[in-house]
Amino acid sequence: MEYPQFDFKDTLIPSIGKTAKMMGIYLGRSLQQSQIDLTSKQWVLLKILHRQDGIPQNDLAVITERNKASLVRLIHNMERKGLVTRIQDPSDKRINRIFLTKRGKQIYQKTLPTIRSAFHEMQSGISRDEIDTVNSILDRILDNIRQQEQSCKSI
Amino acid sequence: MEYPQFDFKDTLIPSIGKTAKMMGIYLGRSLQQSQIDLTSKQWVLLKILHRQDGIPQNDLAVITERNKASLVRLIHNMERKGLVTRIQDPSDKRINRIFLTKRGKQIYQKTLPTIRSAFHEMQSGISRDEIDTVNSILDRILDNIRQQEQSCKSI
DNA sequence: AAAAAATAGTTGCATAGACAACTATAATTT
DNA sequence: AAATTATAGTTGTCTATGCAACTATTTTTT
Repeated sequence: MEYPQFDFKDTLIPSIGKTAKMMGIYLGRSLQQSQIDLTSKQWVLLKILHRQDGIPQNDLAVITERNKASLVRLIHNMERKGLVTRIQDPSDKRINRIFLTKRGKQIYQKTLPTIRSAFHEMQSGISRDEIDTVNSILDRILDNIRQQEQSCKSI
Repeated sequence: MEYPQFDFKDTLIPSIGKTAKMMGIYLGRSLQQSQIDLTSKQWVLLKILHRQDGIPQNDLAVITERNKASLVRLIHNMERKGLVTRIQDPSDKRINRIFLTKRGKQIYQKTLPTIRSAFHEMQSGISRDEIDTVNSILDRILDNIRQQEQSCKSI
């Protein structure tokens, strides 16, 4: 099958990969500079748990579009730091529910000024409209990928 | 210092991180399915070397916005697979220049149909204008980050 | 009810990558 | 010319993560 000739500069892979990485690094460094011992990935989990405390481990993996094995280790590291706890669901013993500890909640609150400032700096000069535009295009790409993966599985 | 209240759904970190990761995974799987033993990161390096064969290792790190230590291992893995070679620059013995091997060139050519098709599928329904828009916004974010890092260093 | 399939989580193994500390070489200062 | 600084690359240590293979439950079939 033939596809239209397109130059790779017209594609998103290089720019999106770099930008995602640099945003993560910048966020992580900002946290370190504020004496907060958190990585950017750990922060994202805190953020999700802040809104949906006690959700099953597997749901966390789905939400973050992350392999469940990766999540096991991420949770494990956060547990060692005393940020979260795993509690087995009594009605379905396969499920671990993840809860923020008191310390986890405190630290999340403590991150907010740093996080706001970091986002403010990274997105300076970029309007809300532009952010919405980018988000909607990225969502369509994600949908395309999910659809492809789906159609692969059904073969 | 106070920053305007913005909700984190108005930010790019989650969507951009997921999308970048999923694009990389999809690309890697597409290559595997075509019996090509390459990761998406390795492919990006092949692509750069295809245009700029023999560039110094450090330049590769800068271009890919990657830590130079990470690049050492990436190059090392690609060397083990016989895709690239390191050759010390005789006029400046600090520099390693990275060259595609014959095999590396062949494999790069072999990837092109797979890569084109994968990009086509991921970006289906997305116009060139939209891609340009996203790229330009991402570039501005990268610039913001670079500027911040710069101003940190000078303190 | 017994067998099969699905689901949730875990572990081994691999790549990737950041950071810091280090070596070797080259360029700049003094 | 000697000392200092800057640059390029490497290695140790840690986090993160995908994949495959595995165990333990629960649900669905037969």
